[in-house]
Amino acid sequence: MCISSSPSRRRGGTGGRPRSAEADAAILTATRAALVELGWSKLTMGDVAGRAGVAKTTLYRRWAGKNELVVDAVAVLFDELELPDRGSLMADIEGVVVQFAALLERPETKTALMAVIAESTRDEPLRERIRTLIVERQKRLVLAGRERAQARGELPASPASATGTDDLIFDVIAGAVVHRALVSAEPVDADWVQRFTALLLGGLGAAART
Amino acid sequence: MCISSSPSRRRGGTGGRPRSAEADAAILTATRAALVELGWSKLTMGDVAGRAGVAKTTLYRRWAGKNELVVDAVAVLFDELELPDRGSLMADIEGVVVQFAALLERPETKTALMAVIAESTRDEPLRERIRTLIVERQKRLVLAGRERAQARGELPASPASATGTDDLIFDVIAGAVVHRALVSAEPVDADWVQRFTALLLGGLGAAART
Amino acid sequence: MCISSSPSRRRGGTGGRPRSAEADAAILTATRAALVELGWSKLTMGDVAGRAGVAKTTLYRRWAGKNELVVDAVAVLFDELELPDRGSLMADIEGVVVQFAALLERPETKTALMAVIAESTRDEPLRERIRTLIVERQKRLVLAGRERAQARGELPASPASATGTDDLIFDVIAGAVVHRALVSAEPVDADWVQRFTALLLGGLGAAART
Amino acid sequence: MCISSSPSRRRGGTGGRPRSAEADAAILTATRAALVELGWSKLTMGDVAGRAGVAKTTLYRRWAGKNELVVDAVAVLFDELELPDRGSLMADIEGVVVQFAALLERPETKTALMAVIAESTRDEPLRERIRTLIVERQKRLVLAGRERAQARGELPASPASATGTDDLIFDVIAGAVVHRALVSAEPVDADWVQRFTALLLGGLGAAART
DNA sequence: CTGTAATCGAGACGGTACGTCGGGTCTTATA
DNA sequence: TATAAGACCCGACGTACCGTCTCGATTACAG
Repeated sequence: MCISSSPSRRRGGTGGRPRSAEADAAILTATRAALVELGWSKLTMGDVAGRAGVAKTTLYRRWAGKNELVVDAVAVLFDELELPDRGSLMADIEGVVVQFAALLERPETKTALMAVIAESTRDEPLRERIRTLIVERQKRLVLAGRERAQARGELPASPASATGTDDLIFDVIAGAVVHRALVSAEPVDADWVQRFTALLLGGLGAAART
Repeated sequence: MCISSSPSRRRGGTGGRPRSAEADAAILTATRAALVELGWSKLTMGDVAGRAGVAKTTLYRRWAGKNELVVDAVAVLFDELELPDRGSLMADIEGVVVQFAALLERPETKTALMAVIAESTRDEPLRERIRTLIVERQKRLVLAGRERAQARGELPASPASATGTDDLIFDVIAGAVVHRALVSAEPVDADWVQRFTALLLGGLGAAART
Repeated sequence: MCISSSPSRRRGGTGGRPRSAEADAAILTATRAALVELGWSKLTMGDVAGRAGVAKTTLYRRWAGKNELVVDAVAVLFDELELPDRGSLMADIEGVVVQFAALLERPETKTALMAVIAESTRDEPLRERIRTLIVERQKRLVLAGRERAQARGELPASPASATGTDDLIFDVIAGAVVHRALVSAEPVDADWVQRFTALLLGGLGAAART
Repeated sequence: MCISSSPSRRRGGTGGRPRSAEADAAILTATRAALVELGWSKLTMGDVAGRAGVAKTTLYRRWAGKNELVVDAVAVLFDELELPDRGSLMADIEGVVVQFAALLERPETKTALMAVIAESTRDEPLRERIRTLIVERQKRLVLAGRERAQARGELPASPASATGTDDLIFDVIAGAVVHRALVSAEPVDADWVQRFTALLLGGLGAAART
């Protein structure tokens, strides 16, 4: 999470004042607030420090820069996504798509996600951080959805190269929703969700029959 | 393209030195070169002016800022996408997906596209500019593909709400490819393209049967 | 005075906005005001810029740093020293010593002079600047005093190595007054001035008799 | 010397770990070394602490700040000045002037002395510290010189207001040498010393005849 | 021996200033 | 009027020191 992963116990040394754990929370909260008010490009490290009641140096001691800080601040929001059992694969997918769309509508997410991805195209460690903290963690939703559907008999059990298919489905779902919400900038409403889910399920069904 | 759409002859005035048409091209070329070398976040107006052999004033007289300039510089690259007739809907889709992925691999596109989209979440005019110059223009590819497939009899003729479906397909294709290439950061290789196209076509076929 | 000596016409170029001449004056005045209020060590470039109604970059475009700026700001004060004809060498010396002591009592001078001299011990260009702008310029006072005394017949005409003697006398007068005022930190009152002048004149007279 | 004069036994308390006496010496030595390498303005408390193998806290527990620390570190060097009996007043003066000039040539003295004096113009306790530890202590040299000259019969016995004259002579000698060495930045060589001493003795002789 | 109390090193902390950089505006002379 | 040049104001950057603080770990002397 920080430059050195755990707030306490870094570098093996014993002495020294330990890092404030409260500061971490205050900083991340302040970062999200600043994203909401100012957006990515007008967010400044100094402003975040001020909001968090913390010195600028404290920020830089823990995060290498704005990119890393924002990734950490936003990542936790993605962990709130859930996949409640709604009885059918279609309902499960619709549920998670709606949740995901709602998350992308939140101003802090909307302004930050594309920005850090843009930065990550020229910053390999940042890309890795995004993958670890955001992308890979959410694949659990696809995994859970597939396993539940298999348990229900909606999908055949463990097809070959399930991982590859999971990844494909993840890219399709996440990509389509992000593109609809942020690029096309049109609402992810019930109608769209239904049509998208139908398209996806149709594709999955066709694949199962092959 | 510029603040006042046509490079020369704006504001109806008669006298005065006309704007250099060469400068426009030089600036956009310089912008793309700077994107390649520096990426979005390190590209500066001063640097672009220097590369183009132009004063900073000249840039600001024609573009409102970095965002608008980069959108214009990158938009033209998307117009190079084509949909050659490869004999079947599947081959057509695979062809355009491969082209699109190749475009997203180019460093100037990769770094700029996500960045301007991120900016556009807080800048309505910029969003409109992106839609007009980039997004909407490429929907022609979906339209052409659908019409060609209908002509071939691969798809039923003009289903209800064809526009909505076109938009959905556009979001799915563009979104999935972008997500695969930039977010998941994994290669859009022949295998992935084939699996993705199969999924999409399966969905379209299932929809057609309904 | 500035990084490039004359405000206009630097680097041979013709184009570009010329440097503001008013800014120079405002900055030097602001520097003196800041010295009075804050003293040398608490004077900051940002504060001076603020007082002068000027951007920090404008300061740095013209002066390399605090040292150079303060030397320039203070140098002009030393040029106010005069040597009015008071009728005798003794009276002339007493007059200039009193003036010099008064100058050293001014808060801007007091706090700045020793500081820049201290810095100059590790900064050859700065030392040269101090010599050129402050030290050497004031030797005119010694020169004028000697010539006037010679005209009066108080001193023998053009003794050998007059320059060396002038320098010695300059070091003795300036050094003694500075030491009394700033190091011993005791008042340069009429009594002290009289005793010091008597000592100096005695020495000069003894030398003349040799 | 320290905040509480003696390294050990402060505040009357009985218990507790006593302060390390070695640390004091190490810190002052480190301070002088840092002055030599870095000069006054680039010397930092952290750096001194590092050189001395001591925590920054330890420095601040003993000295109020950089100024006080440097005064203490440098003061001891001035105590090395001596006035060996060289047989005549002129030789005695020349001897002490040469010694003093040599001291001012040492890099730690050169950079520190003017700096702390500059600071002292805005810091009364610091000025007092300098007077006590450096200035007043060296007046012993003038006193000794005068008494020895009187014993030799070179000067009349105890003239009225001897103290005032001692102070005057101290300011003249110290001031002239400092000015020559640090402001004029020219060498205090044998020739200059001889001419300066002659001037001073001439003045003293003239005063004696009055 | 065992507290008690002040020391020690380490290093994080809230601040302030640094000197630089980029944004976007302006003021020149020239074309 | 547009242009190249470049000075201008502004605000953010990331760093360096400041002087304070909070740790766990030593010392010493007092009981």
